[in-house]
Amino acid sequence: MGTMGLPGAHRGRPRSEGADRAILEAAAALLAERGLARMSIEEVAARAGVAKTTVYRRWTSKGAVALDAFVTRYLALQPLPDTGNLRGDLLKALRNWRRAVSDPLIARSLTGLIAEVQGDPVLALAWKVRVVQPIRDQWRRMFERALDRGEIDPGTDVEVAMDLVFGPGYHRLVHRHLPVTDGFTRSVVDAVLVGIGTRP
Amino acid sequence: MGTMGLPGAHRGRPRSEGADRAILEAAAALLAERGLARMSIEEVAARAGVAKTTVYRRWTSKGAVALDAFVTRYLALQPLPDTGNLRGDLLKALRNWRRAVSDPLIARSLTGLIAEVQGDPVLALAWKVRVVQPIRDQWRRMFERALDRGEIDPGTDVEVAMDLVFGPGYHRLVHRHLPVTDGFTRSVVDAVLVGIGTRP
DNA sequence: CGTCTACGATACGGAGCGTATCGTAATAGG
DNA sequence: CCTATTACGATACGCTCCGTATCGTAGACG
Repeated sequence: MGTMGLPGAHRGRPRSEGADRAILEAAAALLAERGLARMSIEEVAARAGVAKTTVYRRWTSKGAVALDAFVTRYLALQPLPDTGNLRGDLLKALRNWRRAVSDPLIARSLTGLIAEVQGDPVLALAWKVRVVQPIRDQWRRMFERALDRGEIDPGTDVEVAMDLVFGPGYHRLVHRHLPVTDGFTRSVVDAVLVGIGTRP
Repeated sequence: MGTMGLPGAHRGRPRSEGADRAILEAAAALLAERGLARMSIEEVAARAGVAKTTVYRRWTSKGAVALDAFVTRYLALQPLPDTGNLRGDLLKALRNWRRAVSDPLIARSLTGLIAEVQGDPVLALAWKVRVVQPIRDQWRRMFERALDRGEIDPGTDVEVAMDLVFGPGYHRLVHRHLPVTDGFTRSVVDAVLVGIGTRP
């Protein structure tokens, strides 16, 4: 993970960057196809055209590979919107997310990782740092801009507001009782904006 | 599960009801201690003082045993409130839930099962029927009573309202970014009631 | 006492994890 | 060119755990 950057620092055979990419691509594909629970490192290695030992030289566990394979793509699908007002930002952010998880491949990857995190404290920390915090930092920025504009009350609990906006979607994703549609995301945003007392 | 009820219908040695209880108790304990991912059927059998085959005679998978061991206790912790108004009902329901999942044993059991459901379609169906639907039926009843009382607009999308009230809590439980407190549940209820346009 | 079914004990095949070993390939420095 | 160093592929290994099969025994009924 991570190039060491300093050239000339190696003394032996250098690590194959092609192997890194091949492993991450294979992991991403298998994660999307079967979900993390049904994906094995041995499969990942085979599809990447690499020995299993080569995978374990770079990552410590199945979940770690899957996380690395997933994070970049997932975050790239959710850029920070800047529409000039809170409602526009939230709608855009939530619709980007809705579009992403409407792809069954992405949804399987995401729910599979969320599942693995529940029983693996080490992976849970990585998940928090690499996924939850970056995404919540973005969400928070949308609300902070709204505070600067005077759209919402300075006393608003932004963390609660974030959970109100994005919690229901994740809840539907994980419990699968109802689909996540644009109508749903719009209803959520409208209700929350009224609920926290937005003044446009 | 389930006694067949009809006496005299058996011709051989009857099933040990004590074994059923012992297995479910052992499963519940191990599920709470380690979480489903780190619990094994062999451990359950050993702690129940029963052969592994006896477990598989009654349940089809690890998740099925855990679900049975968990469902009754979990639902018993969440009776349907009836305070006479929507706000009181929602606060009571959400606080009962908060109290339940504040017990790390219950939280581990719950998140472990939610995790397992993500990768097991058979268990997912059982989870839906035995947990999600019963709980959502109760939540729905609270809103339907509110509709009868004229507290909320007849055009309200009750399914969305339910996800608005209970989604944020489950989201915090699964992603663990912030704790679920009574202050949190109260903020959520207040915001949602305003958001969906309640008239008390 | 014979029949029937559940039980405990045990063995088994298989998947998959993560580690260890070892000979070979690729690079840097002398 | 030669050697030290590191990564690689192939392979084997020990381990845990799953879910199934086998078999002799225990407990119920007629």
